[in-house]
Amino acid sequence: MNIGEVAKLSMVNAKMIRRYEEQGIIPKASRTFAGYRQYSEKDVHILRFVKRARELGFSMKDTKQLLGLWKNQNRSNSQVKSLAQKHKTELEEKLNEIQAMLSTLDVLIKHCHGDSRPDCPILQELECHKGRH
Amino acid sequence: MNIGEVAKLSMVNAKMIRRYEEQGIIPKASRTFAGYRQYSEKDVHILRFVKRARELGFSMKDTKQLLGLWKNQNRSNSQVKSLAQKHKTELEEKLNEIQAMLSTLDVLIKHCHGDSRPDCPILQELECHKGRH
DNA sequence: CCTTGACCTTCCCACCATGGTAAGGTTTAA
DNA sequence: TTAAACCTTACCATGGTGGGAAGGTCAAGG
Repeated sequence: MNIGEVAKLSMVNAKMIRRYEEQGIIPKASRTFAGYRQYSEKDVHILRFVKRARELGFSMKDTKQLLGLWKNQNRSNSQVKSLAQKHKTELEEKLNEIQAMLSTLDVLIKHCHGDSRPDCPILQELECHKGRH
Repeated sequence: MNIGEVAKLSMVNAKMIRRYEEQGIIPKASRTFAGYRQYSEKDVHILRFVKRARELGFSMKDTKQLLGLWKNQNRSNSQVKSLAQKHKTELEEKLNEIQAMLSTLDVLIKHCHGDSRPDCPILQELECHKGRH
């Protein structure tokens, strides 16, 4: 199977497949005499795993680790769980940051009339010279 | 005022100040004979504006626009409002993505015993061969 | 006068993840 | 034989931030 077909089957862009290989996340593909990468069903399986992990927001590094645990039959699932929990914590932090931004933005947008007047509460807040920050 | 002092006063890293200048977000600072950038109180004010906008998650590009509207006395505040609303929408999309990831992660983590057994629901989900995805 | 340390300058490289494009080789089908 | 659809590597871009090297400048103190 060429890279284009495995890309279709796994829904992972060919460019990303090459990059995953480059970064050691997936094993190096064997090559034809002409240099074309060759793949099997197993690789489709691996790439789908990668894709799913990435969709859940795991970093490349974490995904690499998860793959390692996946193929390691001697793993303990506590390792997987702690990786997932660490990631969850990071996501929650991001979530909080965004929520904080949104709540401020909400207030500002509500206070702004949005007409042609030049006085704008949003800019006044950003100006921030009343010691709010 | 040198860049170090304006950095302290505005809480914006000197490195970022140079970058903002490079990208045309803030005006080019005048220089001493030796080439040192010179700043005034006004620049501190501008940089605080930038900092606040960045803290609210506005991109460099948006921040540049906001600065333009800020110093333009002929602005209509509807322009500011629509910029803020566009940003709010983007933040909400990010928020939804993260929430979706978190809810899936939550389920997976709860189902995983986290002991030394090798069978792990998290990996099974990532493996994703049951046609869930 | 000279050194030392704290500043400043530019330049390049790193991260993370992805996408584009250019220049070239290969395979397949018409 | 040629055209298209594929493949290869290599470089550049994004967005935002940080590190560090190599070098110039300035003030204080011996």
